Amino acid sequence: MTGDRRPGRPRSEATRRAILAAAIDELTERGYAQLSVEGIAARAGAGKQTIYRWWPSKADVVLDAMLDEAASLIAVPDEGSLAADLAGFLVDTFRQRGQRPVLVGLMAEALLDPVFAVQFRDRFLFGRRDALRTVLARAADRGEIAADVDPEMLLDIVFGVLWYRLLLDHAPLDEEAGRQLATLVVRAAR
Amino acid sequence: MTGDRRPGRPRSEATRRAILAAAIDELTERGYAQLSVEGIAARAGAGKQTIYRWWPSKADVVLDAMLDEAASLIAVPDEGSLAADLAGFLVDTFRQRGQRPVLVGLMAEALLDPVFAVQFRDRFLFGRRDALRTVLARAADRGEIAADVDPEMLLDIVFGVLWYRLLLDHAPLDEEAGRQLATLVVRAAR
Amino acid sequence: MTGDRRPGRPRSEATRRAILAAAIDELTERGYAQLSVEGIAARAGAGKQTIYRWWPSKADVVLDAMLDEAASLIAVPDEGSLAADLAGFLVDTFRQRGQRPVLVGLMAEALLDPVFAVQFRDRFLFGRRDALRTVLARAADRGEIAADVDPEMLLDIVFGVLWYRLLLDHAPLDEEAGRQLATLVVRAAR
Amino acid sequence: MTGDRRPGRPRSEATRRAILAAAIDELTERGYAQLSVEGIAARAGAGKQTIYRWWPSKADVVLDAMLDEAASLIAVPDEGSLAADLAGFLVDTFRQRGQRPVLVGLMAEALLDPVFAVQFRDRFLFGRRDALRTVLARAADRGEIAADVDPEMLLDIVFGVLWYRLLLDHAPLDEEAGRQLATLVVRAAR
DNA sequence: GTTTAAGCGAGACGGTACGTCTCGTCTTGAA
DNA sequence: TTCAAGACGAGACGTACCGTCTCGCTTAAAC
Repeated sequence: MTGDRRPGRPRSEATRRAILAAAIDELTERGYAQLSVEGIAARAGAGKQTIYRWWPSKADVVLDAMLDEAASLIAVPDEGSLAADLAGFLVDTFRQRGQRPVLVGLMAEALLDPVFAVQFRDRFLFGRRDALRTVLARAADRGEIAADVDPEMLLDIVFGVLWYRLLLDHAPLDEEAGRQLATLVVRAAR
Repeated sequence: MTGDRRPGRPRSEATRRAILAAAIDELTERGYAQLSVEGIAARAGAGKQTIYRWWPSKADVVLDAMLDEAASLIAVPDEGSLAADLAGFLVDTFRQRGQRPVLVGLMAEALLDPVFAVQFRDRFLFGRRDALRTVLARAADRGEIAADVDPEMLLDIVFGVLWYRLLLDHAPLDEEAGRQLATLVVRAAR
Repeated sequence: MTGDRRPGRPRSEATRRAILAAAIDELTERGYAQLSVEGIAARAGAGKQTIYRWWPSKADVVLDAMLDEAASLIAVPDEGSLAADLAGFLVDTFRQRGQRPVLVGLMAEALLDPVFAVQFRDRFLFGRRDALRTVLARAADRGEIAADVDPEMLLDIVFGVLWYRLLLDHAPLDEEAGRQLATLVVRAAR
Repeated sequence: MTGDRRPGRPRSEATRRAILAAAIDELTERGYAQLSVEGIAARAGAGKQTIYRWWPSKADVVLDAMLDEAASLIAVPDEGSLAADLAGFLVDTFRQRGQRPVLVGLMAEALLDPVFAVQFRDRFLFGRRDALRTVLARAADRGEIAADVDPEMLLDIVFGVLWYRLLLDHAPLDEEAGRQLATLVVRAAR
């Protein structure tokens, strides 16, 4: 029942991949601020129009590239206690190296472009958030979260600290920090 | 011994103020993404060179304009308990209306320009952070913070949630949120 | 038994006509400078490739459209005297209204594209030229043209003035002008 | 007495010359159809905006370059007879070598862009036309032109043949052609 | 009172990248 | 084999700003 073929030449999967790869390469080599649609197209051996045909801005290209790469990295730990699950989630998240420039660049773009901000939030940020919300829901079932505590605020604490350190780069985002934050959140939840 | 007047025409205070005012006006009218040195200069009736002579980038102009306006707003509450002080600080902070676009723009710039990031952090962010650190120090003296709790992590929780909500705009930054966060932080600190 | 049928789908006459009609329509509506193969194809409901398969450039399409329309308009007057024949030819030629934009556009293309220039000259310009050459030959037989006069130069005078006024649009191309020019050419020929 | 200095940095004469020279060079090397503002700017070592600041289109650049070069080439011969003056004018005009591509390109542009057409006609074509009109006026004073002959039509004959041969390139534009045309025009004028 | 040394407005300059446009080619499935 | 549809690489278009560079003119202290 997949006969909904559109007429005309179909989109080139090879070109799509070349563009996403070029975006990542340019980004890691020259940084987000120096990223340009022109540069991505040139490196990908593609025309600029081919990029504009499928993505509204360079940020959307980068976001797609990110999601393409890290498709299934959002693991939902389930080790029986909030403390263990949280520590696992944070340590796991912090372990991803080299992503800081990309994440920071995407956030900058989201701050400057409200249209992209929606994409960024819904397709990227809320994916991770949903994973952690599941963890909290299980903890609530186990009675580890007091009734008067809004789980959304707990989520904001976890991701707030994470992004705050990521953006400001004033304090480490390592396993030790992960464990420390997990401990505090468990206490705050009661 | 302030007689070390330099030769030549002195800097025009009127122009300085006109530029800062024009920056704020342009920003509120057209948003940070649409802000340009050219536009600020035109609105201020100033030459571009006059801006570049005194500020390295448009972000520095905006930062100066911010600091000029909100010079003395960082109050350090002292009401005898961490809960009261925290709630006071947060409610006071959240009360500032209309600042979101400016703050978001400055953060975006800081993420894209490492040189400006230092300015932003040291002259703006750390000012607020120091105020809250004082509050926490007093609470520690009163024994409201457990010995194994790193106050810096508590600071990151408070400012993390604050900035996370400010940047994502997915949840309110109102008095209720301030009280809720204060309660959780007090519990986390023990 | 003209069995020289080629295999495959035969060329669509309907499409051919639709393309020529679309070219004329686009041209009169938006002018030659705004003419594009893309636009012609879209208006004709044809694919771009169908145009490129049969015509090397948009100018060739327009030239074909012109020749298709004005197939048999080149009358060769024969009234017994050079003066009468010339006046007849010119008045007849000048009577064609609304052709200026098309002719001017074709000439512009010919000036920019040497390959098309050959088509334009041989298939269009020289057709008219041959007609007038016949008139002159008859006049020469009647002794109306001096032996030392090169008929080709007389042709260039007639078509030169015609095109010069057509292109520059600085003086009228009407019946009065036709008669005036005819008189001068007759005198020049002796 | 000419103290009407405008404020701001004055226009760079060196850059102006570099752009005009680059235009001529590009044109002779690659032809009018391949001429691009981008190419002129690159060869001149100038920014594109600098070109667009002073000329509305590439054709205006080329026209300026032409006029700059051939500033004073329009000689008005005066040898005592229409035949001699005309022959002189034509032979002189035809002698200019290598100008054909430039002239043809400018004419093509004029045909496609009505705004430029006015510039081309008034600043270039009518200059030459005025020169020849002077010649004809003197001939009329000497009685070499019949009263019923419109001198403007004689002008159109001369320039018509000239441009017709220039554009079509089907017959030579040499001294012999010049003399031949002069003879015919003299006879036509009576 | 002149000289010297900036600061100032204006605006031209060489650049970079933008997002759009059209070119001529290529690649589908249907006719 | 042609056709409509439409994606593709290429590259010029004209615009917006960037940060720098002259200009002539103030403005004030130093001489």
